[in-house]
Amino acid sequence: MSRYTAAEIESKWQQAWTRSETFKAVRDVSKPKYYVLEMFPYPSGKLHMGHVRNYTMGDVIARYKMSTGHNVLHPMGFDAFGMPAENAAMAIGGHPKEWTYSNIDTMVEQMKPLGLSLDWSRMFATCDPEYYGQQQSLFLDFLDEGLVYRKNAVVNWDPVDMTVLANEQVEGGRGWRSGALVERRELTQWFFKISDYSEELLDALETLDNWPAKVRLMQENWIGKSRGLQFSFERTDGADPIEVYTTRPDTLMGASFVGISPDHPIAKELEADNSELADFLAECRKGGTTEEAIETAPKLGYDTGITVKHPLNPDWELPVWIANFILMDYGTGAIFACPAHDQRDLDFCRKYDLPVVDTFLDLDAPKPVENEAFVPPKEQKVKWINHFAGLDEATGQDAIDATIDFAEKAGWGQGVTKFRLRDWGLSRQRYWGCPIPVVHCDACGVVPEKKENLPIELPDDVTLDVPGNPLDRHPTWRDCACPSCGAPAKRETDTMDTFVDSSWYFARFTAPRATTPTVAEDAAYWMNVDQYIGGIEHAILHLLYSRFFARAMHICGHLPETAKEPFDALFTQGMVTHAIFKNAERTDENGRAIYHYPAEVEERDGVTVVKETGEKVDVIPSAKMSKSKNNVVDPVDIITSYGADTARWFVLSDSPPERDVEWTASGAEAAFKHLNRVHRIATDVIASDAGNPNEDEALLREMHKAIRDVTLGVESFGFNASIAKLYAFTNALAKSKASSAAKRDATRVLAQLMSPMTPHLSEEIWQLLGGEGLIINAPWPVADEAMLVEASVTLPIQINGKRRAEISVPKDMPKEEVEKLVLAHEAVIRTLDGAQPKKLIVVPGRIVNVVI
RNA sequence: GCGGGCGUGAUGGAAUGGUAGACAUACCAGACUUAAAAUCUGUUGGGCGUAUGCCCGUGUGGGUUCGACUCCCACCGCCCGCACCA
Repeated sequence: MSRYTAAEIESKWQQAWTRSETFKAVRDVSKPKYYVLEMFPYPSGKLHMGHVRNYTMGDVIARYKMSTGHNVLHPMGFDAFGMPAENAAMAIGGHPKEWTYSNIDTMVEQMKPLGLSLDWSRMFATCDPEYYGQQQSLFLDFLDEGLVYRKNAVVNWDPVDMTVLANEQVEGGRGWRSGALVERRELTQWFFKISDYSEELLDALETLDNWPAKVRLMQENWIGKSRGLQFSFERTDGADPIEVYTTRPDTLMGASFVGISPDHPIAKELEADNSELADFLAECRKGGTTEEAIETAPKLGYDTGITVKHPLNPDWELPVWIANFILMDYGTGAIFACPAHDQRDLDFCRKYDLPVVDTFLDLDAPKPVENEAFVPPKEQKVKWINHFAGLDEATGQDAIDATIDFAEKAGWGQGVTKFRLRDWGLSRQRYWGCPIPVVHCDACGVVPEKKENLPIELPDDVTLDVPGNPLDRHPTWRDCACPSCGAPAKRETDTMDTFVDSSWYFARFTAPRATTPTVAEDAAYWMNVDQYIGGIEHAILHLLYSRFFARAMHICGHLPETAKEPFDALFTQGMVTHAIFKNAERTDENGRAIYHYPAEVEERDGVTVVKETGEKVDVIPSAKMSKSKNNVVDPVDIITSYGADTARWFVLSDSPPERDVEWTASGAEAAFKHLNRVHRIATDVIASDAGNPNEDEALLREMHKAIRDVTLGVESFGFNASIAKLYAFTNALAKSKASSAAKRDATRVLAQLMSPMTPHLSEEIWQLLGGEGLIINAPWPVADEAMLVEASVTLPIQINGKRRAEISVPKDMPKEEVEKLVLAHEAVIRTLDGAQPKKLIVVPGRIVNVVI
């Protein structure tokens, strides 16, 4: 009897697949195509368990689809531009390019032993000039179509390092290297006109039936369609009126003040000759640019001294305040505040002693607002106070509609639909990204580069030892001829947001070596991505940008109309986590917690301790794997000790795919034991003689149930359920007394059902048991409906909703007869004690409930 | 702050509104073994009871229903995103 030697088996079958080019995707109109894609990785240099889980899921789908007669495209690439490469160059020297490509080599070497069904011939990295050159070409096409433009936008500015900071580089409002307080600063930058597509991107969400509802909801909220009232407050000093936008015009009678953003033109105008105000605005401009930083900053206000007239009552004057929580990007950058029905406004008014006026009260508990704003759902009916349009009891929504209507008729306001979605700023003041292919010419202004000059390649001779963009300080790279007039000119040194790179890579995979961004026949054949798999952290930005890009590429003729929604189905998988072992008895010399590696601790009498010292350890379960917490499990180690099939089996087995899975040594061990067991069963089947000649119908039934349930699990991302079923089937097979021929057939089916998860072991068993060709090319088993039908069912009998007994009845026994049987049941008679049941509920084939 | 999600035995988790705890881990017991490992078999939500059995139990509190892990409301805790991280 041979033992299960994963390393041998896995390399043998990987070679077999490579030899026969099993996973090479070739256009073939005679077969239905299937495009499965996992979000491509950033080349950090180390494959982690999250990658293994992500790619294994995709691989299960890809292999299953191959077995069901599909022509599968399953590619892999690298999202290779970005800050970590620059950070590494700064920290350890070297060049981002070398760092990145060497990491890619390492990761490919780590990925290959997983036995993924990838078409490696299509691989590319976004930092390949062949890729980003095509991206520059797309940018120029977008420019032609008016999909890109320039405007001013705010960035994080480090006043000490004199450089732009990413949000990630701002820690607690300070620059991560200099420690200086971060300021907000305006720069001229490039923008994609994604906001023009707000309505379309919103409406099309409804067509994405195979996307998680939560992702669609998050995108819907992000796009943020709202209907509100736009109108102006006349200034008492006769200057230009202040235009505001509000989604709650119904609360106009509760207005307390008019608020404008610190970036509002009026604020900037007043700043010029008011040093106190200038100081206040400088204070407001401190801190990061994230919405979170702005929303959670302490509320600050400044009374401008300007007053405005209430539109419904010219005698009612409202003060104009500058408030730091008002965003210039949304609406008109000016609001009116209604503190009674908005907590933020209320806090502000209490702080600055501004009036609070109720406009409506709770029907059930009418009491004036004190320190908690009354903010009922818009659908809730409320009691109105002195409403100008005569409302008494009405919902907020009715009042909003009535107010808009009223304002439009009276002519002082207009109902307006607005979106929260802002245009996508793509300029980055960094080296390791795709250069924006434009030239700045003194005579011609901003001029697009000629397509024949693409790719505009990044220079290799740069240094990153000082802050700032090395392209700016390069001695010659900026110098070029103006594409328009030919005079000496300067290249743009900003590069593109890495989100641009990942917004069309899925389309590039359909023709990765083409000299145009895409090729019509390939795009038409392979698009759309039938199944896209990735982390929930990409629910909004990456997916929304990709949806926009697909539309923009369609406009420029690079994608067919049908690819405007590029991802037919989306699945968001959970993380792989691992316990953290934190020393409970001491910290390091700097007072920081000490984290122990899993190998350093053990359990003694139910307490986890450090092996060497016996110190107690706090176990924090299920935490994100992190280098600093010493809880990272390296897939390479697992593959070395157990094999890829074990790693694959485990990451699929213990949790539903959308949820986090905790990596445990015992779980990995269990997976390994199971694969050993299956291998043993297969070798035993061959070794045994004819054995018991009896057929085992129970085993056959179990097999057909397994076929049905495993298939269902694979098709619906219930991989954990598929695996549970495979355990059950394996148990049945191990216990079966069937003939060896019958067991051989069942074992072959077991190998097939396991093959998407454990492809190497399955190929091996298939070969051992005399299967023809490769298991990957064998058709997927089909369940025999006749074997799935049970003749009788067990009906639980509930009394008042609690299970008390059960009866076994023929599957299609009429209700009346079931009722008779139930009433005659000993437990029911005992409980009824002569009384009549109030009600008898029989759900055929399901349950019986006796209500007494 | 805003938006989204999650919460079930010792542990990971299963359960179209219909027997809560499938499957696995861990633990315990047994078989095999000189012994251990491996393997195989069995037990295991908590409590009461000799027992037929009874009571409690899906984060907390309410509600809808013949029946709620599942639907509704409120609360608590944890996680993800917030536009320059990828």
